Amino acid sequence: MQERYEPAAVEADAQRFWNDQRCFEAKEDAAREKYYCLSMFPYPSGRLHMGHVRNYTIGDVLSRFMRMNGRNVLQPMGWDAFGLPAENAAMANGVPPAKWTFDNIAYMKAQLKSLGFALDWSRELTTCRPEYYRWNQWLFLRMLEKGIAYQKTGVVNWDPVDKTVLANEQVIDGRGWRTGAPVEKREIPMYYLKITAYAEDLLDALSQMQGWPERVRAMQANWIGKSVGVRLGFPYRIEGLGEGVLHAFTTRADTLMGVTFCAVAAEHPLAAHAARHNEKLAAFIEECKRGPAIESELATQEKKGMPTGLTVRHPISGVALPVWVGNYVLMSYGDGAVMGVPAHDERDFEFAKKYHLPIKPVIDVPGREYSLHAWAPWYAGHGRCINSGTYDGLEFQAAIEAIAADLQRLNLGEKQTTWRLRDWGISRQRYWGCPIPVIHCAACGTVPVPDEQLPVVLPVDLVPDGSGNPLLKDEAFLAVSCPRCGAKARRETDTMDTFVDSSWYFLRFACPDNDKAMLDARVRYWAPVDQYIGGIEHAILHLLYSRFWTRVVQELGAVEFKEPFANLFTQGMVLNEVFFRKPDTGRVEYFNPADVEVTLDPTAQRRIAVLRSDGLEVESGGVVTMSKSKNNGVDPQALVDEFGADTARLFTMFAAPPEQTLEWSDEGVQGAFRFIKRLWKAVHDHVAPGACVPLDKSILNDEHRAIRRQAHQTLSKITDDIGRRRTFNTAIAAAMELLNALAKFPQRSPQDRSVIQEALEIAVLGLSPIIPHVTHALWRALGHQRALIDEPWMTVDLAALQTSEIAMVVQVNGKLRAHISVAVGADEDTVRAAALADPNVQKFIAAAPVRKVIIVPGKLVNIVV
RNA sequence: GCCCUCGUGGCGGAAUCGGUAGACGCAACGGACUUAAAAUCCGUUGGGCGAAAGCCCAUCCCGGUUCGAGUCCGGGCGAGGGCACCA
Repeated sequence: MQERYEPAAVEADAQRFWNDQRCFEAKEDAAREKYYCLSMFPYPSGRLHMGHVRNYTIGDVLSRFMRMNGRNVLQPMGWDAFGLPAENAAMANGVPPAKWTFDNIAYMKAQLKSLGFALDWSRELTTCRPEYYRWNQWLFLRMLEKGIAYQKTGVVNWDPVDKTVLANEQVIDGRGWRTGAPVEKREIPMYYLKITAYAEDLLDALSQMQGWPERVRAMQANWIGKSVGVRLGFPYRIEGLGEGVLHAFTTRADTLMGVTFCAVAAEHPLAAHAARHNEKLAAFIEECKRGPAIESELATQEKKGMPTGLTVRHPISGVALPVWVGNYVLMSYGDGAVMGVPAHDERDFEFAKKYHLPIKPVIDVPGREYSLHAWAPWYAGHGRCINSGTYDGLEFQAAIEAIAADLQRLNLGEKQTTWRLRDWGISRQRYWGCPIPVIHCAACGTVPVPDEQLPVVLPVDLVPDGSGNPLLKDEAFLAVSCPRCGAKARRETDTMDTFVDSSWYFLRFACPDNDKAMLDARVRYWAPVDQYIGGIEHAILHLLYSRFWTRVVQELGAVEFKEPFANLFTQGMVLNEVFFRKPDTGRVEYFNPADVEVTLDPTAQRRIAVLRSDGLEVESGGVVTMSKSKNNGVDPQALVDEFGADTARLFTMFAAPPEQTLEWSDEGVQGAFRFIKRLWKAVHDHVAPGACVPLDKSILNDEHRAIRRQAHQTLSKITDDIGRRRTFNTAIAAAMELLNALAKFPQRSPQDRSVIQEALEIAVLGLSPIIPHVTHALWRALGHQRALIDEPWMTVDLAALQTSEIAMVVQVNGKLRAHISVAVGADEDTVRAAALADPNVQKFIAAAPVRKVIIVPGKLVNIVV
């Protein structure tokens, strides 16, 4: 074994071994318990970032640990390869998105390999390849058949100069990001998936999902947003419309008798009707539709409204109620109309005050007095009905039941559940995505592409130029004959939202080579995913869509479960300090921390940050999430090149628990590297004199027993920390402690060396899921023929943990006063006597009689005086 | 505004079920080796008092429960995140 630790050689050697042995190619084996460990697949943006390294290292540690613990592990990898950045890059460089994407994949795949992840590359999948996305199309057609997919008009952001649709993030302050032109709202036909039909099930199942973080479940529940209430009907007779009913949803039907007006959204049909001969109203409606671009402004903007001049009748009392247009009413929620109860709804109160509408209190809370002058939070609380005719005296739930029953009889209302969740619009007017498999025929209308014509292949040589979807100009793609009548027809050019691609890739990893079916029997062996790992930023959309998609697949009979991810782990973000200069003129300039030298001023105790290139000071903006915009990212490649993959892995696992944020630290990386070098040297120094004799447990002295005890305690802790607690940082700390103890232990006798051998084996094997390359080499150096990756996880020698004496602490009134050592299994009287006999304890109990002695066996004695 | 999470040394963090607060690492300081530097190794390091033994204070603040609270409960302050006119 060579004395010097050289990561490049060690890592190349280990990776070659794993590759040659095909260690990580997973095979179905009904006799073995499987473990499907999946990290969220990356978008091939160009290079890996530290977030990827962290994510994939967590998955790799678990995969390797489970493998050594006898599980049949599948850890696959793929590419979420459709998406907007490829089109942007194409426009910037004049290269087709496909080429840019595949080049990036090649580079990032090499990076992933250099990090030594135990991935089954034989199952690699890429969502922009027809072999994959044809099954998007196939399942979409099944959804069409079942009515889960349907068409309706949707609103998009339209750039009138580029004549193209913009994604929300491409709209900056209401203007197109490239042209600066004011963005228009356009209504176009789009495909939607009926995720709302699954809302109840998606919500209910959350409470059973013990393997998911509470936080994520709460976020999903919040997003689904269930509201139980009553859908009311306000009948009307309006000139030009005739008789009709204005529908509005409420969760507070108990306040129905307090309604003094109705308000509708600007997009509501009644508003449009009233505006036909009312220019001021028409102008107001236009103003509302444009609205502020930013959601937070939308929520805080002043409440504005305008009367329509129309009236509707109260469903119970028959009183005429004015209909207003209100800028705070959302067309997309409920029926786009609300009943105005100013007395008990803060928004309605503000609105009524502004426009001098009547306020009629109908809820009484004992001990409270209603004042029409100012809003008070209790107005919105539950209470007893007053001023409500026959409902007077009823409590919240009873009032709702009574009112709902009466409305039902009048055919003017029913109990209803409303959801915040909307159906999922999947149409994108984009080139670089999965084509939606439909054909437009002048005679037959919209015709689904027949299954045997799948896949609808996306041409890969087009270059978008900013002037809309290039598919619109590609005759070879567009021209098609109608599958129904054979006439000339036109292919749909919209593509699918990329969230479709990622909604089922985890199932396809079980059978990526099947060209006859989307899924096959192998899915039943591997799925569901046992452990899914990814960023918290996907807590809602990706994870919710995947749950929805899995339910659809289940209904088709391809899988037997509804929940795709049994356990979810959300890793924390990677942070770094941000450095900048703010010139008097112009915008803030950010400098990468790699180009900044931070020193400690010895006198002032102040940190000074200086840009290396010009030697002048830069300001620090604190520690924030690594991002391109703040230029505070660290290139993992530079780290791997300088210190090796093991150091990169060790640092990211050691600096913080995996669920928390991770602060980047150059010194911390040095520390991780230093530890690996120490481990290397410890093994080197140990094996240098040659092989050692087998351990004879019958002739151990006290020092031997102490080392063995610590070694096996360490093994026990690492096993628990990785396997159960998922606190890899404390597992590493325990291994470090063991190595520190070994450094102090002299190697003289053959028996000394045998004890050290065992402890080093525990350290090396225990750390192998985290730093697999160096431990692969060290395991060989320790004399093993079998590769470490094929070794079973070691078992704790319970006998080694046993001691004859045990240390206990003695407290007096809860304050630590002494340490004592007692025989294991000593009875309480003996322990009490030993505690009371301690001279320091004596000092503190002399003044008063002992009232009580609490003994926690094996831990402590507390003497109360 | 509502919901969630979190506040521990100079810093990242540990303390797993209410039982020794500060493991491990970083930084800093002292020392060894070296012509020197780097690397490496040894030691010290929450604050105060003390020669030492040891004592007092200390986990954002105030209060409570308990023999015992970083951990549980109530109230406040601060930070981060999610939702945000959802009727």
